[in-house]
Amino acid sequence: MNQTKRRIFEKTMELFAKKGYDATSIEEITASVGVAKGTFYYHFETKEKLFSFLVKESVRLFSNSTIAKASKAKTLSEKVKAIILVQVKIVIKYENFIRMIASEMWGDEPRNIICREEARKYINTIEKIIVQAGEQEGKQIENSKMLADQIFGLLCSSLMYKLRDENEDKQILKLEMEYHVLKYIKLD
Amino acid sequence: MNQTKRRIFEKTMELFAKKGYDATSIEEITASVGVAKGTFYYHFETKEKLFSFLVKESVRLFSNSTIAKASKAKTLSEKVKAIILVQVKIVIKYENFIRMIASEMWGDEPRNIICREEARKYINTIEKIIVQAGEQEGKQIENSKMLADQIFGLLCSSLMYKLRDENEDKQILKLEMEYHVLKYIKLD
Amino acid sequence: MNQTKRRIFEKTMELFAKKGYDATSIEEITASVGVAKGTFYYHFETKEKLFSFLVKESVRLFSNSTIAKASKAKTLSEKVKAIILVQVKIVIKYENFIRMIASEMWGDEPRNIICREEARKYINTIEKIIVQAGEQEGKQIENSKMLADQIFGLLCSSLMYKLRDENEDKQILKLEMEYHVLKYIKLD
Amino acid sequence: MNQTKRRIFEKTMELFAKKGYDATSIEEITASVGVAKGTFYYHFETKEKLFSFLVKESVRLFSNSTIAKASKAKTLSEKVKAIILVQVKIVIKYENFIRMIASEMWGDEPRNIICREEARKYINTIEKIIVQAGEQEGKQIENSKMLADQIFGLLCSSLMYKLRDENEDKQILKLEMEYHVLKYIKLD
DNA sequence: TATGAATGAGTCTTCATTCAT
DNA sequence: CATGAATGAAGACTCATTCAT
Repeated sequence: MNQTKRRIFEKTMELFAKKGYDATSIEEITASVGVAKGTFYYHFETKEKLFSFLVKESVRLFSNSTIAKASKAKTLSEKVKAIILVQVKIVIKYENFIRMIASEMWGDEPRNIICREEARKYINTIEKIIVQAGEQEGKQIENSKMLADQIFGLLCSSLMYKLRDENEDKQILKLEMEYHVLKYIKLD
Repeated sequence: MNQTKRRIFEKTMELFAKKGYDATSIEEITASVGVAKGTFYYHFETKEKLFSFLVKESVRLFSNSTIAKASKAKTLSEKVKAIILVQVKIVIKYENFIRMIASEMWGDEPRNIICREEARKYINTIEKIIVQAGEQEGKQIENSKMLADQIFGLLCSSLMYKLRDENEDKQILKLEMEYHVLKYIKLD
Repeated sequence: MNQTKRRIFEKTMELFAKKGYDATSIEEITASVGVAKGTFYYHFETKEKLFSFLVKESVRLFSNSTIAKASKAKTLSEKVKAIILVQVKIVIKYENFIRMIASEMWGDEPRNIICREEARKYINTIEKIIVQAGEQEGKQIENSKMLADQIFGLLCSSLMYKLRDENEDKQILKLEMEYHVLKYIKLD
Repeated sequence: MNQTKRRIFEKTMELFAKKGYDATSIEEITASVGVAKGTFYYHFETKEKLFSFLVKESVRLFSNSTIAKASKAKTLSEKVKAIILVQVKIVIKYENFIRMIASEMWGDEPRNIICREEARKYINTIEKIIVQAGEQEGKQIENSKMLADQIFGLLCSSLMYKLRDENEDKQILKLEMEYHVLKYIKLD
């Protein structure tokens, strides 16, 4: 990826996260990068394809982080805690982008379908980690699906929490979130 | 509200829920109701105002249901359970509409701001119920904010859960959700 | 003309004068009269026809005033002065309506053509008065056309004058206008 | 300004002048230039902004002509005559455009306000020339405001004059106008 | 590799007018 | 007499996309 392409890529990511897919025009992207409109189409096929690519890349990144952290933890219980902490960190770091995925996850456009698929795949990844960890301990996790979905719910409630206290210190926010997560979400 | 207005109103609600705000054009609404485009504007001021009205009315409905159910429960613990069950029912019944609110909650358009405000007001309502119930039992709920936010997270995870098993029997879904809710979300 | 029709008629005149033809909608007219939209069309054929009728009626009124005042004056010189004073008074009293005619005098719509015709007829009337008065004194007015047109120009400059000093006392304005008219516009 | 932009610009000016602002649609402009509708918006922000730009540019042009001609004349009296002659020439050359400004000078839309402001500024410019010329001759012009407004009135009456005799030879018209101007508008 | 002029389908909205009651 | 629901043509404007250079 050359210099220009990379800059368009990053600015697009930033703008999609800040303003959403529809509200971000190619015009605005190229203008704020400082290139001509045609340059966008020289490097990328369509707006929608770039969006999908962006989402896939990001989810792959999130997946990798989650897998890496979980693999370092030893017990089932610690793996779940580790997974939760990664989610909290992702929300803190990629807040706007996560919001945008949440927005674009519904509807019939190709990009909506891709968002749903990627979210599913991501949750399935988490589920698999938990199931495998359980098996290693000789436990069979009955409701692993629900547990994984609930981690997604946690992500949403964190977004909501941040929405209320937008000006609060991020560090405190993080600690509080960890606290409430570990308190309310428990394994058997 | 006359016959035509009601039909436009309901079709709009349906399409907004199914396809989202942006993807639903006035053209499509009126065409599928079988009236002329101008008829929409005879009955409603703008697309955006109708959207906001729709959201406010629905949230008011949800609020009333929640308050009603909670007031019938006696102990703090039962109130929380009741609230949770209402959320589950709302998600089952108004799934698409809730999704749409979740989608439109981000961004800077007037309708986005209204969605945020209504969501906040709704969560605050839930928080108040819990705090007051606690006071009546002489308990002071420390983290009522988090609890309320988490109920919102529950809503999101339910949406996600449904997303996965779209074809499953609703009744089973409901029971399972109740089960996992009552299992994982606990009071002190 | 019954009560309702008369009220629509007058409100239309008022709104046309205040906001112009295009900026005044049937909706606004009927709403501010307090009747249903259909009532307008029960009493009047179209917006454009009512406009034309309004213009014709008003110009007839202005014509009559001018003729009446001029007929009371005896000499040619006094007739001209009288005519000028009537114009000044008309501008003061029907300022907005005159402005609207001036606005609608150009273009190809039927109403534009009628405005031009009426303005022409009005100026011709003034010209005739002057010519006849001249004949009675045995004078032949060479440039009566120009003189008449210039009285129209006076009207415009009065509008312009008022535009600048919109807040000034009307009485002073009137005196000043008379002063400058009698000073600069002179007969042979 | 490239070829296409220039052609749109000129066609717009022509159509605005001939048919007025409201009666000229973007559709008509682009169709008669032979480009797509979007091309208009590629080159110009909005219909209203182009209108305002057109008016400002034109008035600037008129102002410059007036100032240039007046500066060449030496005495107060000759400056006034020169100014009048410039107005006559402007009316002959830009007749339709002047009419359009006169039409759009009333009302509350942004473009109406700009028309008023530009007209005011223009008349003020004329006033200043006269006052300064007076001072150089040691005369204090009492009613310079009126004189300036009256030059505007002259412009209107010229328009009216042309309206009547649309088919007459322009040269004759010009001479007649000069004649009546110099005869009726006099300095102390 | 990059440009930017040009496109045209699509969107919301307005409004004079009609007509059944 | 009066209503008001319904119409549909028309208008301004947006924007992803194409393409010749």
